[in-house]
Amino acid sequence: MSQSEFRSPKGTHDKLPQDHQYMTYIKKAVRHRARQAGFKRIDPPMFEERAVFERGIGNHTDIVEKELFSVGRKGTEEGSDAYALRPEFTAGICRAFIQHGMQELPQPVELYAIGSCFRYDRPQKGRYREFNQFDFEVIGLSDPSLDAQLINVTYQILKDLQIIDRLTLQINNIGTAENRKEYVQALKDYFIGKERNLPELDRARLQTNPLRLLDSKEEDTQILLKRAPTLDQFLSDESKKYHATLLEYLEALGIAYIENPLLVRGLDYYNQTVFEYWDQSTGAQNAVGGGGRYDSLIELLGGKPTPGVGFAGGIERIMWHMKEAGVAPPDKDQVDVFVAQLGPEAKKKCLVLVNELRNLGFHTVGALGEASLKSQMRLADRFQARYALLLGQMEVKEGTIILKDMAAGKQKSMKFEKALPELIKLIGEENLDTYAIRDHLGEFSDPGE
RNA sequence: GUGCAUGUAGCUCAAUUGGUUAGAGCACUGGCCUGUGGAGUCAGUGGUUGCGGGUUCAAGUCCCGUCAUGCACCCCA
Repeated sequence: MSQSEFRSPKGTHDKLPQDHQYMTYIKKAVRHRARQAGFKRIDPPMFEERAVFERGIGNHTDIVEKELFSVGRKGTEEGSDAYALRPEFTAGICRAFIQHGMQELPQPVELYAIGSCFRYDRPQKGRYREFNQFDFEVIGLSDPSLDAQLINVTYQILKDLQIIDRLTLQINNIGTAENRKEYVQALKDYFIGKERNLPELDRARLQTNPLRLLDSKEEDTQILLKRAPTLDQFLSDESKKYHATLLEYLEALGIAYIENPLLVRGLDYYNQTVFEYWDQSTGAQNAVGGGGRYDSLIELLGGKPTPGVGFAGGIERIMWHMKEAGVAPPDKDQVDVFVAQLGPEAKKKCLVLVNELRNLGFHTVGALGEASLKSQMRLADRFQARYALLLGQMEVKEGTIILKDMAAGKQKSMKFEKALPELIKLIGEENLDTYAIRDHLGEFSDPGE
């Protein structure tokens, strides 16, 4: 282990170059599918007034009670815990929806976000204090077809990333807040006199978070639950119909799902549809993403009653699955040309050459130090450069340059001016990396990512 | 917040159960090869054994504390 004085704080990670290959690949898939479906990007601030989360997520959830990172400034009016780092996107996006009068836009409003979220928590596998999410929200209308479309977008993304086979889509309908209130009461009534048979942990849970009993890992609890009332007994006909219609739509879209009557969500604002993508082998602990409908949230935050449905995916968890599945994102940092030089004249000429190469869109690395040609070539090898250009005193004198194909190990000498056109031919114009600038043919190229 | 496990070189790991100066592979730098990478070979750089205390003639090894990391619980993406 490194003995440096400082290290990244608990639960945070440096996103190293090799991680960014995955990150950019995932973000690209998200953006691509989002644009196809008409979603617009929004970036709410990384911190909000505490109350946005407290009211939105629910005061007595763990996320708000103990996982919120406070920010602020001691001694000022706001105080040191006036704000909190966002633990998720939904509450902030809904706040923005209200603040910017988005109910005036054509409904539903489709928004997506990508970025870090923060929860003060003991880190473990797939759970970090700073983590990245992508998030979709469809606000303004309530209809099973919108739920189905949202699920479809997320489904396509996970398919693009080649990990959908490792996951199962779990889906349930948890009715309205009133339905759940009645149900929770019934559940509590059922357990009266049975507390003694409940494990200690679940006895506490019965008081604080009764719905969580449903997915308890305790065997004794699960046995007791077999005769307990179930949530769907308390759903209105309307909810049942909504759910049935959604399932029909999913089938029409060819999306495989598993109905899971025990699926509940931790956040208070959900109603009706809830869904999660679970790891096929390990189950809920490693949920890659989840979402659901939140028809009362906007009103809770002070807006006009406006329904919504959303999804959040955990990028680190997706990354983990991709690595497990052996999905390798393309390396966009590939070095096309390595420029080696010997002697002061050559060095000067190479400095200009490197600049030209880069402007043309070649990924170019130049060894402009004083190192021997040998060590320069070793560098070219380490960079896995496809081609190397060699310019020494002799070449400068003759007006030539050596072009070497690194993989083939073959090289040829040519007129200095011939080198660029030759390289363009070898790499292929379409592979040159230019960004919305006039390229050498005077045409606009696609910025890509 | 609770429990269990683990901390030795940049990385992966050794060190005969407490015994000389803590080793190896990979990586890095250089030589063999005066202007040409990958393979081979030889050499070199790199350590307060996480930190602090204790037991002992003697601690990388045992004990206590602390910090960090990993995993599980709680909870969640």
